[in-house]
Amino acid sequence: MYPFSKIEKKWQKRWDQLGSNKAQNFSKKPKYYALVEFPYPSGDGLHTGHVRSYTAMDVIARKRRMEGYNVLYPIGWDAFGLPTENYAIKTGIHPKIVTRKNTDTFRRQLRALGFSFDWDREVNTTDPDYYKWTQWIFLQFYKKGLAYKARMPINWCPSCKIGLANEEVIAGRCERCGTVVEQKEKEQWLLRITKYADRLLDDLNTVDYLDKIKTQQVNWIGRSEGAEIEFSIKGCKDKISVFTTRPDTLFGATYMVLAPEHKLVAAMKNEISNWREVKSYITKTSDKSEEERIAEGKEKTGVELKGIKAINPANKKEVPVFVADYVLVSYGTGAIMAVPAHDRRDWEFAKKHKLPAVMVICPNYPDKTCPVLREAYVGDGFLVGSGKFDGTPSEKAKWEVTKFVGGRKRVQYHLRDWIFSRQHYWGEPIPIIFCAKCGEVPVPEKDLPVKLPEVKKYQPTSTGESPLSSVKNWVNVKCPVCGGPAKRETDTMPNWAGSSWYFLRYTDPDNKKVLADPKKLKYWMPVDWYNGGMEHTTLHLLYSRFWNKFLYDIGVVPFSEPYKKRTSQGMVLGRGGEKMSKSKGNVVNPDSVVKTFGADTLRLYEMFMGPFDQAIPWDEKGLNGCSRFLGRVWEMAQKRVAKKITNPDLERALNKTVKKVGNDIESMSFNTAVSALMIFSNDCYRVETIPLEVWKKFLIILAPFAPHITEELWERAGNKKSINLEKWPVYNEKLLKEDKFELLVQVNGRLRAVILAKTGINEDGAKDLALRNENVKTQLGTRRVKKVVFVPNRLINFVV
RNA sequence: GGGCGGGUGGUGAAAUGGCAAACACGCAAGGUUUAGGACCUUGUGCCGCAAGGCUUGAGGGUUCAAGUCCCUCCCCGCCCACCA
Repeated sequence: MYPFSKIEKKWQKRWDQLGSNKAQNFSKKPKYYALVEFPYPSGDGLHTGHVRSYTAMDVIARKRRMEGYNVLYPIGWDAFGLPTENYAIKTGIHPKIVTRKNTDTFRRQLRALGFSFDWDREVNTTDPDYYKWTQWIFLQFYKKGLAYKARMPINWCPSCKIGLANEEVIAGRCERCGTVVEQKEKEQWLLRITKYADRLLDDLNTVDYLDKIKTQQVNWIGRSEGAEIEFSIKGCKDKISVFTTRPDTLFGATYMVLAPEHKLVAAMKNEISNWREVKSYITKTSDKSEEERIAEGKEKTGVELKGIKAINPANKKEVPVFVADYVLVSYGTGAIMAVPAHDRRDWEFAKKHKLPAVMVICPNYPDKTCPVLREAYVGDGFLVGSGKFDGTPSEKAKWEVTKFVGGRKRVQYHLRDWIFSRQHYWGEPIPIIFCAKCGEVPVPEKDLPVKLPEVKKYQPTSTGESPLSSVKNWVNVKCPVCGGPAKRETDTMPNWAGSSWYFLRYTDPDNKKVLADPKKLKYWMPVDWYNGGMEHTTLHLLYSRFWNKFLYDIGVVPFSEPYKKRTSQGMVLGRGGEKMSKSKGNVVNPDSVVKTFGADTLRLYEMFMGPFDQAIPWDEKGLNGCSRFLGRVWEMAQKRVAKKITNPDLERALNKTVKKVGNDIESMSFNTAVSALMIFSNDCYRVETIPLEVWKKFLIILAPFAPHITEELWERAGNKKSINLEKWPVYNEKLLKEDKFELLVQVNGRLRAVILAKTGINEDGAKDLALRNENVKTQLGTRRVKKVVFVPNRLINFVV
């Protein structure tokens, strides 16, 4: 063991004094903006998952500095949020105080790990100087009509007493507390993210994100092209409008379904002869929790609206109309045309309710016979039973049929507008005032920030009102327009607000006049490399791209896409491969690891433990190996390094290592990079003395992973300047070439001999060499060689 | 049901179509210590005394050569989920 504790403290202090991690605005060096997701400073302290992500980007940031870049690697606190508020409710301590305490802990822990953050650029989303600009951005959304209030059913968590965005509802439960979510009608602020859906989708082509991240965003946005078609109702002037991606199957529509919440259902009350039955079905479904709906699985329930008939506009046939909860009011038009023959869900429902399935798409060419249906046929084919469209390929028929019945093309997204209201204390107040005379009035920009008032109780109310509503002297204000009595909006923003633009603030964290100086934004943006958790792909990542695009549109930021490159780390799991959690008692505290093994060992281990993008269970035994490795490096540096000697073998090995480590860092194959460093140190271990120049380069390429020990050894090797100021070594392609290689000799693809041969040997030479080998001779025997496969500098294979 | 990852030793895992198991953990034996989660050496996929044979979830195929490419299937993880 080496004195890691002393060394790590010494260098952390020294780096602060030197200011070596500070990013320089407008430096002539090329800029590099490396970003990690800023943590939510929870009371539990830093998690090993943070360490994994932050170490990875720290390795990259440190390498970039050595490559001559002016690096911005910032950190801050995403500090608004429920756990802090809940803690405040329980203890009565102000969230502000709790946040300060937690950020202090996080800061101490992050510093102890030697991350090369620029601590001068710390941001905190709960700082009024910061959230002033979060509110300012909201006002810009408002001015452009992209923030609007609507009364709508929202996902309501009865335990947290908060409205949730769709993204925050997981399998019908609250993402945070796991309580079953209810539907509740409420006035809500929404952001019109759907207006940006196409650009959020299309611009994915311009960025370098991992494919799985792109795919997830594409699926989440869920763009689908289809048609909107109207069905008239017999004896009634109302029409039922449906959205379908398969207008080509219109002739096969044998019934219709309305969502239970569809407005027409109640509107047609008087015409529905079995209204009582229908009403009871609707009540039953609205009482049903999402969970129950899922538990019922594929069992599709529904009730026919007796007395109501719709007309299929394609063939003018009368079709029955149902209400069924397998149709969602929130997607498309809230109503569907049902084509049992060509839709699995409709097939099931039809089977249960004994409704006819009429095949209108035949998979075979028009002249062939169609197969008998045993299940819905959802593929393409040719139209049959569709009047004049018979024989038309289904893809082509889509728009022809649409036109024929007077429908129109329509694009539908899975993405919904972003519900932006929360009924909580610990968030940014939404800067809107309601005046009896003037209506909705935005807070004038000069009055920002709208600061959170001091309150005694943080408890949310069961009526769904924010705790802010009880702070009378805060709520009651003069209308900024008419000066008359008015009231503030008491809802706050969701915890995703502050994190939707924080990367912009890092470029200019103290600016009092604008959210960031345009020149600084121009210099630093876009983020060159952003690493974070896969779980933020459809939330934070999409939201922040949306905000950035909006700010680009109003001329505040210079680039439409905020992040050039996005990668993701795998989760660090507990010992058995389970998620780390307090309740399971398998949480690893980085503090204790740093105390026992040192920060460098922890950093190295988190990089070595497995492929970076995969989830890996924690294993403290693995720490031993990394600790041992650094211990050996320490020993060797103290005793075995000498000036003025050379060792060509080691030099060649070093060259190889420089290349491998460099490439592996770029591809985030940190585990194999560390293994290459270990292999080289093993090579060194085998020789008596190690040339100083070779050793120095080794220290440099190890430094991004283990910055403290390498810095100390660097100093002990007689260097006056920090190792951070060294250049990343260049490998010599010539030196990589070896003059000999192991020629593999195969007979019928099976390895029979390994012969040392000269690099560059030709086929004849290799053949000669191989045929002289005894084992090869025996294997070949008297058999005739049919074919020889020769791979230069690798193998020769005799096929007999 | 859909999407995305995976399946290789006792464990974490490596492997541009070209020696499967690098590196590390663990284990075993020996050494050195004996306050050690210390250190060093050697060994370590399976069968076999050996020569040799077998081995990357299962089965087929392409190829001189397959963990890697193609087809059929099974299993596991994560995310989404009645999205018309």
